[in-house]
Amino acid sequence: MNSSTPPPTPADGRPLRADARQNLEQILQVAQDVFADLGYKASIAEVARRSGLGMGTIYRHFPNKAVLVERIAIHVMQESLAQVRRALAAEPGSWGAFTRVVRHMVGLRSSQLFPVSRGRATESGPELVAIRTELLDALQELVTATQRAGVLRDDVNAFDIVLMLNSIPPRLPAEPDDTATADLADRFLGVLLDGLRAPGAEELSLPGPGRREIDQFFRTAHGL
Amino acid sequence: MNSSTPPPTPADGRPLRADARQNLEQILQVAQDVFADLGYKASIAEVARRSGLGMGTIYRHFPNKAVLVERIAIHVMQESLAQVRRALAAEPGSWGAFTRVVRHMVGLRSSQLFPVSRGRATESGPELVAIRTELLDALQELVTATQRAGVLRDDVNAFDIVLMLNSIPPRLPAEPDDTATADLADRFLGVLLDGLRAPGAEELSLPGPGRREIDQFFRTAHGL
Amino acid sequence: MNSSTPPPTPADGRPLRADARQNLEQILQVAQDVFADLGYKASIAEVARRSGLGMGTIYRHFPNKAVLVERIAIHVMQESLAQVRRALAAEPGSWGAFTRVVRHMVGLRSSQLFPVSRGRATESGPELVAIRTELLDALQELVTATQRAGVLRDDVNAFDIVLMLNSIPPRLPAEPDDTATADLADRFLGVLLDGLRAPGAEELSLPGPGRREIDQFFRTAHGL
Amino acid sequence: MNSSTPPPTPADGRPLRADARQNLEQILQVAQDVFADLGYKASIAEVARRSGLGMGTIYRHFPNKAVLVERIAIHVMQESLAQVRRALAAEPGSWGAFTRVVRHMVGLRSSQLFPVSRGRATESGPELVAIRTELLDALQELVTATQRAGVLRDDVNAFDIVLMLNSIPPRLPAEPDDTATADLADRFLGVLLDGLRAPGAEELSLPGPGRREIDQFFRTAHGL
DNA sequence: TATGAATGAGGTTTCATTCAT
DNA sequence: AATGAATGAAACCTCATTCAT
Repeated sequence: MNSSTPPPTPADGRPLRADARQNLEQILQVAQDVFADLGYKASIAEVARRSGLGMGTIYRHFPNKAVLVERIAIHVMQESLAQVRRALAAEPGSWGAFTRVVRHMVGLRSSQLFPVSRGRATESGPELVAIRTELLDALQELVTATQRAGVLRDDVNAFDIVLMLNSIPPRLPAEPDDTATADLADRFLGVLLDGLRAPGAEELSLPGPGRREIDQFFRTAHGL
Repeated sequence: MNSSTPPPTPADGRPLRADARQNLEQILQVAQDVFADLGYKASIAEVARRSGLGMGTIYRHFPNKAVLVERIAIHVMQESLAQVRRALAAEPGSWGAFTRVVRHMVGLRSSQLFPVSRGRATESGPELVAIRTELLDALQELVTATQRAGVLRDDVNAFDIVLMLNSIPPRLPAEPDDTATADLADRFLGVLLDGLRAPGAEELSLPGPGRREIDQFFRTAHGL
Repeated sequence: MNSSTPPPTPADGRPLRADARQNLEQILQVAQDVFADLGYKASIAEVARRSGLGMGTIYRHFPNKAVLVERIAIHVMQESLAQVRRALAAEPGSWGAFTRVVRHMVGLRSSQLFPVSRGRATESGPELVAIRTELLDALQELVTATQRAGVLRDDVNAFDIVLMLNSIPPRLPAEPDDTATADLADRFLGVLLDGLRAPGAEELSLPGPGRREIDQFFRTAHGL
Repeated sequence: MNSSTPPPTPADGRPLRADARQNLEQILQVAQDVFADLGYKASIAEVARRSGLGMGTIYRHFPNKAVLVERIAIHVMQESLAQVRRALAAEPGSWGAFTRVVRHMVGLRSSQLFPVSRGRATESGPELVAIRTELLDALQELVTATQRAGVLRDDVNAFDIVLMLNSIPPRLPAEPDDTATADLADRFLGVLLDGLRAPGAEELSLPGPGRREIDQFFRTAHGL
């Protein structure tokens, strides 16, 4: 599915050298982990250290930290979008398809990354805005289909879902091999999914956020 | 209602001067707001500014930022504990009592504050450990009572609840007076509560965290 | 004459503490020297070192390096303006008054500081723009008066003068106590002054820069 | 016209390959422009970009930035020297010959480049020292001849001239096609030349720098 | 030989904390 | 006891220089 994603290239359009390409991909991978572990405040130096590269190399690929974070966000959303599309194509409306998508998105677990710079307005680049819109639209399609099938409660929308998923802490264990607490997030998700089944018992206070609220939300950068 | 809470005192046990006492309470209040608004990265200078005090005054009361955060946590937990105790005394087992407690805890909304220094081990002071234990114990009592009454799903425990509540983002609107997105958190909570009703449909993967996991979790300071 | 200059104060208008006030003045003084010696590229750390202060102290008084440079420029221009006004009041038109002003301005010798960030547009703050305009106007008055008296060549204007003075290197000796080369700048100035006497022999190519050219010049920050 | 200049060769004396030779010349040309435009702080990457070469190629020809700058200085001085020699051969002593030389040197306008690393001692290579001496000697010859002819003031010497010419800002316009301010430098030069005519009116303070002062000046690298 | 990717020291800036007033 | 000025470590980012391709 990634074959359609063009490889990252420098501004002038020429393809990167093989090793540089590899480095870029490693940086993205490592940075995603680092930010998921330490939060956005993690230093670039830490990313450099974990990837065995110099800081300068990171800055060669990304003009600044914000852009790096944005690239990760875009990357994650692309993967999520692909997943949603697959679900829509395969079995739209089924509870199984819905939960698979949701679990996948949680699994990407860079979610926690996205309370990026709370309180400070961050300009989102056009590419991020675009993929975000696409993802929300596709997800809303899935939500609607699942609601029509009568298995998802009617009073939530795609944005509610995104908000909830983003709130699930990515990874709990203190020590990497601690399996006991590793899947607390999974328990959380289970409860949440039950709460999402139709029909809901609790009455949700508001009619649900519309596009305007969503845009406003993203504009002031709690995340995504 | 706080008559049971002992007045804050300096280390050597003498009671504070009246104005100092007032300052301390104001700092706690303001800092709670500031951290909820700006996140833990908010500067002490900002707390000083908003409280109209000098930074020195803050440091007179709290040896460092971490301690200040801890005091807030303790303060929040004390209030939560009081609420839980009240619920236990009044009508243990009722769904209404349970939801009231839960809504109150979310309302304190300094929750988000507590992924304090993710990844870095933070020593919790004995007072925090004590109140945390007390709160978890009382909450577990409430959970058990509510489960016995058959209205709360059986496969969750107090720690699951705390984890979930802590994950709900405190306040969403971009602009202070924006009511449209203000209560997304409330929608989130509604869904969550529905998911917590008995009986759950989703099977939760693990037996639920025990005291050992809980301690381990807190020791590495994702929060609280 | 400086009694009219208000003391630098923090944003909220309260006067600075005595020691802070002293520090601020010392920073301005030292920074002026440092930039004159090393150019604009001199590091803030160097300014801190020479003034025996921490870097943070500098940043407490000036939000960033550009602002510090601008403050110095303003300061220098204020002093120059005072000098020009004095000359205008005392004996407008006399060659002696004119040269005194010129020598004074060269003596301030932060001139060299002002090819600040060549090629990069730097926004000048309103205060700088204001004093710059005032200075140029007053200087033009002096130029005109001196020209009317028939001792200054007719085909130059205030901006020409400023440009020339700014070009004189501030201080030549390598070693502080080297008096031999110390006053090469003075020789330069002497030649320049002779070139400025009426009537000029060389025909100057252009009609002389107007306000439009001047503004354009400053906008693209060769200096001042 | 450069037939007297030996072709640049690598350290071991072999002649360069044709393309390498071309590259070297292009680098010198481009670098001279770049430094004149952006100042010494211009990055090597910028030189590489403008010349369409890789940074590595530049470093193949010049071990470091300082050497590149030095080569430019040498190059400029060679051209100036040729000009001076021509003037001496054709019509020594005439004001026209003198001004032609002066205008030519200003026209090379890499002058501004040469306050290279102010305050920092820069070792000048032997080749630079040699050409500098040659140039100063030839220029002094011209100065003396012109003074003997009675048209150049007696109290200046070649070094004064160099210092003055080096101080004229190379190019003023903000935008490349702005002709209005383009020739302010020319006005400056006109005034300067008038100041240099015999006899001077202003008395120049010092006897004029001797060889010792000159060497000292250059040793501490204000320039050239 | 030419390229441009990688490096890392050094500069600017922020902020928790200390301490003179 | 309160204040806020000073400190300096640590973050971000740039760029001269090296080196694998």
